[in-house]
Amino acid sequence: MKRDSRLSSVLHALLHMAEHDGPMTSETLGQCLGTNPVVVRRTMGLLRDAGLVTAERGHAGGWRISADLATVSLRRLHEALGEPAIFAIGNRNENPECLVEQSVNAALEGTFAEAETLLLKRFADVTLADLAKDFARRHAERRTVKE
Amino acid sequence: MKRDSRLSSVLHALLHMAEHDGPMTSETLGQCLGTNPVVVRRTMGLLRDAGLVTAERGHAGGWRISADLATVSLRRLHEALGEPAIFAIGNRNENPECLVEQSVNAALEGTFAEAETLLLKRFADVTLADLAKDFARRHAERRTVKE
DNA sequence: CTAATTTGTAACATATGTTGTTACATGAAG
DNA sequence: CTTCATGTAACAACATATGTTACAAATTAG
Repeated sequence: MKRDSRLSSVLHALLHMAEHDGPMTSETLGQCLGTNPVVVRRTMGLLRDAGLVTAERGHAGGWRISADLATVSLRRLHEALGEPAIFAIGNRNENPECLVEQSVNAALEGTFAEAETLLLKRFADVTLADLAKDFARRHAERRTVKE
Repeated sequence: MKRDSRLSSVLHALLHMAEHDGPMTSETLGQCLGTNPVVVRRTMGLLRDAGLVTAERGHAGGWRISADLATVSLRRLHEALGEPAIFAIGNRNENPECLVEQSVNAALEGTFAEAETLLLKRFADVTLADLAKDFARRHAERRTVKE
């Protein structure tokens, strides 16, 4: 199963936008991410619908962050992307008549639900501001090593 | 992304085998699971390689559990299946040069690693014996309701 | 010994989902 | 009115899980 990398993508894009003055075009972001501008528009469009970014057309247009970095958590981005499935493992049959299969499903569902709850809780705790800070640290470290 | 349902499948199959005297054929298990006998052989073959079941060919042959139910945890089954990917969400690029992307990856990896650790810990705590017990409870309950 | 049964496995087909690409419409700025 | 940019539909490419067909190998019944 191919993994959904859109959360990773939008985080990468948003941080570049945060470091950049003025709007960034889908073309430029596509180069940052190593993908096609249309893919950028498709994905960023979901963030636009969620009110996290704005898009301007025409000359000097592009994408701009329209929310405070400290208020945009991974959780909120995950929601903006339509809450895609988190797990690559699931039940064979969601509504089985077989009692054996019901026991199996109950055990797996309970376990996965617990892990999902933890994950979403952690997602809620991490914001773009946190990532920007982490990036600044890495940036400073690399300069130190270079000099 | 289509979800891997093999863990669910083998649990279902193993519990039926546990409730059943003598070996069960791939044909019969396929009917229980609603799938093809070849799919059963392919998946059960992994459990055979892990020493959890044995297969006998020819007349009156089939699959038999060769381990104590209390020692077979979901974790062990997950391993027998080759430890397939747990998450349907991942990084776009696993080894980026871009420092921004490194920050993004680090944040996501840390979070997913924590959830994975919890999940595997829970997997280790649940055995086939537990599921068989849960099934027996559901079975008794249903009979009570019927009467 | 032969036929029937059952696993073992390769090869191919189907289904689903993610990502990439092409094409063109729409809107804004110079 | 030309250029630049987003918006979006339609289709292509690719990956992966599951399903199917075909046949070899082993075991047991008769």
